[in-house]
Amino acid sequence: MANEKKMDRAILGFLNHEPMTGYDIKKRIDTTLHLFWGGSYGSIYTTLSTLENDGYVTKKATSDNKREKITYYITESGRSYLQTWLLDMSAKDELRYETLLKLFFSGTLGKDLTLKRIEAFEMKIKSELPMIEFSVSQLEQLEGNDPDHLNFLLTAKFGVETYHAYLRWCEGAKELLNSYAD
Amino acid sequence: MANEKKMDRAILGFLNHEPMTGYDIKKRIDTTLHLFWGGSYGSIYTTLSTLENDGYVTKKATSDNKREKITYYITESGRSYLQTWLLDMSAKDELRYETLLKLFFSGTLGKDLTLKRIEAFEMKIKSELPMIEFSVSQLEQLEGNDPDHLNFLLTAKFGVETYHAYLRWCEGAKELLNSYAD
DNA sequence: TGGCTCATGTAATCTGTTACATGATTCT
DNA sequence: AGAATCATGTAACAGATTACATGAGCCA
Repeated sequence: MANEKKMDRAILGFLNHEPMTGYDIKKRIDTTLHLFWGGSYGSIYTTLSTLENDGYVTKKATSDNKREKITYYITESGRSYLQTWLLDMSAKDELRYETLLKLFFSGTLGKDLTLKRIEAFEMKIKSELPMIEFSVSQLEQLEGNDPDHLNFLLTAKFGVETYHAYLRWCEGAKELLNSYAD
Repeated sequence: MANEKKMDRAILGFLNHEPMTGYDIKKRIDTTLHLFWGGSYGSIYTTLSTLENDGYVTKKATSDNKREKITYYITESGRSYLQTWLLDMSAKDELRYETLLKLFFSGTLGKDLTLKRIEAFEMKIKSELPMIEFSVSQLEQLEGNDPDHLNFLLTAKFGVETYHAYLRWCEGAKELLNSYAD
């Protein structure tokens, strides 16, 4: 019970790799985890404070040239906390697809609306797919010096595989809808 | 701003179809939406109270034989609130895959652990897939009297498509891992 | 000079979970 | 008789978002 939040682990996961500022962490989450994770500044900065109080990170004010920054470093205690979580095989995957929820309840509103929604979803997926495919190709070119690259690649491939599945579903869904006479 | 929660819409979506009790709604969510939505009793009963205060639902104590029940009915106002949401094409899909998050950060812990995690995920998916495939086949047999059936079928097919993608990814991931020498 | 991004943080509030509490009925 | 399920609800708290607040540096 109690500690079910995982923002702290996500942050420690990044800090385990290299020291970062809160701002960096936010950007990194948005670029590398956005397919399956999210986090706002509000949660990141407050979580960093908590982690510091718990002794899992330490901070240093680093004035990079002229700009003031606060860089966070993981401690040994933080590493072992992270590792305990990583060694635990259980995982709770939570999905909240508002798209699917609306689709589920839209039957009585007609096929046109359903079609429109599927097309909107399809467009969003198609617009995001190239970026994910690009990061896969980038990661494939890096030869595995860094033991993390392989795992980054695996998660990126997960994105590609699921996005392709979404598009196949869109195709099938449109066909099915069109096969019904109005 | 403010009203971003969607539990209320999910509930109204069901009540739009037929009057139900809170307990019924919980079960219905667990069986029909569990692939892309969730909700606890705590959220359902409190949301029902809020919906009643807002005039979107009314309740009646119906003593079904001997058991006391409270059945909720959607109002006209509730229908129009639901419809406004359904007609809005925007949708926020939020995913929190703890599996992927752990995978992403586990690179330094070795391939064995990564393999174990993928296998655990694969087993979970394989155990759930038959149920989804069964509901697709059930829905395909119902000829479209009810205009909702088609949309139920589409969401169920979404589940099948994504689950198959997960399994393909598992296969590819295992191969990739094994292709690397320890 | 004005707008954008960098950078950090807080307060209010929302949304939902978990655990608890209660008690009846049905099944075995 | 005992266990499981039906059925409703509340209180405490967890976890995160949004909006606000502030200010500096960079680019055009």
